[in-house]
Amino acid sequence: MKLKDSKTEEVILDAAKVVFMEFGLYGARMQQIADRAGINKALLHYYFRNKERLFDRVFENALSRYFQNMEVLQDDSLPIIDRIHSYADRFIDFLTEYPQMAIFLIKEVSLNQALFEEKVNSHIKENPSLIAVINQGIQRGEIQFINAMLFFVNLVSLCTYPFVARPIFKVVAAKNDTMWGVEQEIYFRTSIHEFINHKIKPL
Amino acid sequence: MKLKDSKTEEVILDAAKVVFMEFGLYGARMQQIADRAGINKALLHYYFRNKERLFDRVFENALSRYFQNMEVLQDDSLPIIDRIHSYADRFIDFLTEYPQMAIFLIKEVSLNQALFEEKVNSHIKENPSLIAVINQGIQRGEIQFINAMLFFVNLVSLCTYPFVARPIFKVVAAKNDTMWGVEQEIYFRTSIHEFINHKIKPL
DNA sequence: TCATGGTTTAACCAAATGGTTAACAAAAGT
DNA sequence: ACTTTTGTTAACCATTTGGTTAAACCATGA
Repeated sequence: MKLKDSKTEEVILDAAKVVFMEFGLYGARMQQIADRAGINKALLHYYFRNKERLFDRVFENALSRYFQNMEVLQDDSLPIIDRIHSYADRFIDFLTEYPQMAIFLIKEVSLNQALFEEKVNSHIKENPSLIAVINQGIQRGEIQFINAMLFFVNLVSLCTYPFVARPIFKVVAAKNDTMWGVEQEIYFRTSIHEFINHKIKPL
Repeated sequence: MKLKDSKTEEVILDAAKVVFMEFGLYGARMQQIADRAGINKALLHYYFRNKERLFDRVFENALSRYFQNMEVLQDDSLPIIDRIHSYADRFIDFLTEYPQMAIFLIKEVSLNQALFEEKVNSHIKENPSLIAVINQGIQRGEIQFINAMLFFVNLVSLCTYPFVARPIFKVVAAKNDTMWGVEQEIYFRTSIHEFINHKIKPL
């Protein structure tokens, strides 16, 4: 009795990802997901029981991808400064590929904090946080003394918010006869690496 | 036939603000708003016809408050550098008072971009954008040559994202035995002023 | 006092929506 | 071949939800 290893589940998850990302847990409609997956609505329930469970899977996947970016912080073959630069780059790559991810996570976390807290714990246990790595770097003298939490918040803000608020920035840019998009990406990245160096390079 | 100048409208708007901010246009329930306002559901429709119109009022108010922070940029009695510092401070004050505002605006903008674009136009016409002011400062030699749009994006990111992602940062901070909240606020502000100086002060 | 018109409510309605059921189709096992 | 399990669907159900209606309430002015 071999499981069919069905691709339907994949198809559903893909469709659900798109719809949940755009409309969130409340805004998304099961019918909409079924339509996008090209299947009957009842099949959604066959595979995932109910909306919340389906959402849970999508959310868990997203969170997984999110934390995957932190792996590079563990790479002991690199100096800590390089790891941080690399982390920022991966983060930006990730958000470039999934621009709606950040706002999706934030929306859902703000609506259901308890769920997130529980889920994030397991991920954090597996991955050392940037904060721990920074403090380690300070102790080793590889980077100058800074408030690690604050640096972390600043860095993540610089990387993430442009994607979160892209719809707003696009309008503002247009009003100022400027562009905001791929054209600017290289400058955007550079500005973040500059920020890192400015903040953490030993004097 | 004097209009009662009813406070009911105010009460409804206050309740709607809270509920819409938390749950968004789709997630909010009219019943929930009515309950919070302590009135019958039908009264909502009596005053605001339907959900969208009510939401529209709340959204417009929020946008208004948001753009109000830009007024200081017009203050010709101040050097441009000071105006930018002041702008950042006002922005942070504003978000401290209404922490959910940023995510609310982003959520709704990303869901209904057309509406936002139309609405934002009128506001932008009345207020000079930070970008225009920066370029003016460059021309006058008050600040060094920079990419104004990029600086704007970076600055707004630094100010806003910590509020947007507060639920996430709180969890991360806790896991690292650090605090993230009012205790850190003064350092947070300082880091942003530092960023401004680092980026725009003439060499 | 009572007529008028704005304000408020309880009861109701139609549509949307998450979820279920029962039947059918397709594989897999024997 | 045929039985059992898995996959899929159309039709249906119960609840939720935005919105309506008709009646009641209440202040005000004649």
